[in-house]
Amino acid sequence: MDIEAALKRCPLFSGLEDREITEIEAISASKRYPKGTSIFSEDQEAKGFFVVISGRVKIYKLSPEGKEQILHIISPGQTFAEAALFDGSTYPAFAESLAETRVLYFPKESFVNLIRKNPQMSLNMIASLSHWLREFVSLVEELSLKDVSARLSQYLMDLSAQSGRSSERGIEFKLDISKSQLASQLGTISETLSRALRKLRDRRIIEVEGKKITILQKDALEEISLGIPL
Amino acid sequence: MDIEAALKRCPLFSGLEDREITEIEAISASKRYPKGTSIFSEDQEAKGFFVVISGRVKIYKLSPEGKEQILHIISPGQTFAEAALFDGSTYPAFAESLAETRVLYFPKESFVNLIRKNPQMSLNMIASLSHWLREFVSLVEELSLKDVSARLSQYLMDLSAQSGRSSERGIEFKLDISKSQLASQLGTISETLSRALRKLRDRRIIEVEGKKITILQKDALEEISLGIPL
DNA sequence: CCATCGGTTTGATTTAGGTCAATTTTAGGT
DNA sequence: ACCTAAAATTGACCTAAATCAAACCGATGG
Repeated sequence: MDIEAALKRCPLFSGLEDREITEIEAISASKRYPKGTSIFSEDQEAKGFFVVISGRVKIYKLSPEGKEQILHIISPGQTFAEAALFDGSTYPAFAESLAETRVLYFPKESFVNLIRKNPQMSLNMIASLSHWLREFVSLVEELSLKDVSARLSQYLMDLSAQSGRSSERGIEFKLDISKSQLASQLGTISETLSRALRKLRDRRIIEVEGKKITILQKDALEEISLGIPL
Repeated sequence: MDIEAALKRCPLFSGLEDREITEIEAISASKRYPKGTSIFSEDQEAKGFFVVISGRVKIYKLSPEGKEQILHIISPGQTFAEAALFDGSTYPAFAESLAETRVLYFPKESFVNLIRKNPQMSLNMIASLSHWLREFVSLVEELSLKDVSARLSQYLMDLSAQSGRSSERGIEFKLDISKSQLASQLGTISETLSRALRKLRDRRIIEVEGKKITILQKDALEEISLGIPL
């Protein structure tokens, strides 16, 4: 994807004039990260924020024993670390590229100035932060109040809604990340995820072939995602 | 606390002129909730947001089986539900008064207009949302990566830092909520919290007398909060 | 074509923490 | 001060999920 296209479909910059987009592009720097590169670390000074142009970035926390909790996976057109610029002076988590990734980097100073001068961008930023907040509320809910099967089912429902195609057997789609990364996003480990997938498969609710998932019984999957016991 | 004082110490309105504060007060409505009253429910249409003048409000989620996860407890001078106005059309959680509570209520329409017209308020709002976001990151981290003892220890450390007074034995303070509410804030249940407190007491790290806590070994408590096993 | 190295699956076992039930303590209302 | 109801504690038990260990893919590069 080219830079201008990515900026234009980024919610943070929506509703802006072309000349404003150009101005924005001017204060940014393009950066490239090979797969598996650290973009920043927890507690590092937050000197800027990022827009993903291509590739994927995971934002995550680590426990002292090394267990990983993915907070979010950022796709092209999405921003990350913007909140770190406005509260505290450090990044609150780690960021690492999941694939070869291109980003635009906006240094704190010039970006904050931009926001100050541009009321539309302030409102976009408020909307974007509010959206993030709702996602986190939902993540907390899932981690605290739902079991692994329910979290997995919810994830499959969401993914099928956004990228599923219906076939003869049911709704079909591909997992967009590895299963161990998925485990870490669901707040569990690969072994447990593997067993949860197997349970769904044994009950003929889904089919699994590598990364390809077919949902055979959408209603059953939804019930499980709502916490009706397996 | 009187209304103007509460507004003035509310971060959302900081840096505003007195006449602006007056204007803000004009679009708000004062409401009163006896202890234990529902202020709004999850999925209810978000028609406005709130500033707490006096009392306390808990924001929480419920599982289908009725387990409660407190997301935040709001104290005087703090706002809540502001994000709901800018993303989606419903409240993402429940809100209930923990004590006799006075709030100012701002209808969505007029508040959004206010924000649009007032760049300083936009920036305050961005700061406030960013701050919430950081808190949620930390909540997710604790729920997913730390055990109950670590979460409890962290909570006690935080509370002692903001309201502790040092005595001969150690740092002394009072829990600001009931233990069952604390359990629900830590993502556990009262029985488990009770046992976690007992373990700390048995090891002479803290003393507990009702709501009064004395931290005897701050360093040990900190280690536990960081996840060094008990 | 084979060796290799993640990622994945499976089984056996352990454990933190939730559930259930009974008791004790505390706090608010009259 | 007393009575009741809610909150807190304790014990016995159970379960979901983590841990440990081993085997099993499937892609990648020599």
